[in-house]
Amino acid sequence: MKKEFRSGCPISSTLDVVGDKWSLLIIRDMLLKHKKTFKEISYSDERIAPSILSARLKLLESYKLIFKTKVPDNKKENIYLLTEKGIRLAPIIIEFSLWGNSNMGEFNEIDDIEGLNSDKSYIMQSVQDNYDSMLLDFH
Amino acid sequence: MKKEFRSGCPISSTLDVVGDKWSLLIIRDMLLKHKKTFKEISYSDERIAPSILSARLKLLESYKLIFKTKVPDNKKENIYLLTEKGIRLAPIIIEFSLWGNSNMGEFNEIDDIEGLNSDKSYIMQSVQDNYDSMLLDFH
DNA sequence: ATTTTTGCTTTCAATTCGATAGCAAAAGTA
DNA sequence: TACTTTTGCTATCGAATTGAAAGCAAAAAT
Repeated sequence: MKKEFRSGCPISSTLDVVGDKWSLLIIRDMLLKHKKTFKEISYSDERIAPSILSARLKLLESYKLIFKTKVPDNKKENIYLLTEKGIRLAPIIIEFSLWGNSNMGEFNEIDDIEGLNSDKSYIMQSVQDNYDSMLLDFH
Repeated sequence: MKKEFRSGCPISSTLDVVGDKWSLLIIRDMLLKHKKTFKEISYSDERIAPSILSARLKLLESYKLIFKTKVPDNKKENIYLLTEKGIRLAPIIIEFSLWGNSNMGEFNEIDDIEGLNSDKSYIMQSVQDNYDSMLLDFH
């Protein structure tokens, strides 16, 4: 399951964990859209295949960026939630969004994500705070 | 050469361009270590294969994150330099570094990158300014 | 004139990706 | 209770990508 790290560089090590085409999109949906189930995460604009989603969730769980739980009245459905480590990816996600907005317009028509283009540090904090308060519903 | 974008999401679009295991490491070396030639970039801790480096440089050039030039006294050696678009990836690189430092210690021994863990906005600015002033040597 | 360096390209086996289908257990419905 | 549907996956398998190694032509160095 786990791969070797290519070096001790923190940038390289972060890439070894979330440096693929899907992991940060899964975390985007969890963090910004508060998606919590396999099904919710499946239905994104980019349409991740279930086999890939399954593999990524396992990987993210093994690195403790997310954890799995259930709600009492539903024995089937898994609830995936971000850990503190995962929530702290907010600045990376937001910088990706800002950079994409400013620099990709030439190559692709870029959607506007509401409220993600104002004061950077304020946004980073409030995204994390929002997720934290949502987490309280699950103790 | 160029792929389709999976959606109009700026996060997804940025991932479509630099969301692989190597591109951001190449940009790290150019931006932080001021590497400029194929050979210099080849000799990183992570040892990128020449076929991959060649392909990535072409891709990054096609998206105008880097450009290729030469110095007058050397007809062989290509000089790769970051464009403004490329330099503006500094915040992403730095957030990757900060996150890796804080969150990957449990799984990998993480090197200290000198001076990259102080005031965030100061660092982001000075990394870009440093690169800009180096660029002046090439007009 | 010869050797070395540089910036690649080619090859090819191995790995990963990803669309589709399948499936068991739980939940919902009649 | 029987049935249908939903959910959260796993299995399959061809296609695409990766990456180690070797090769190579042009330029530079000796």
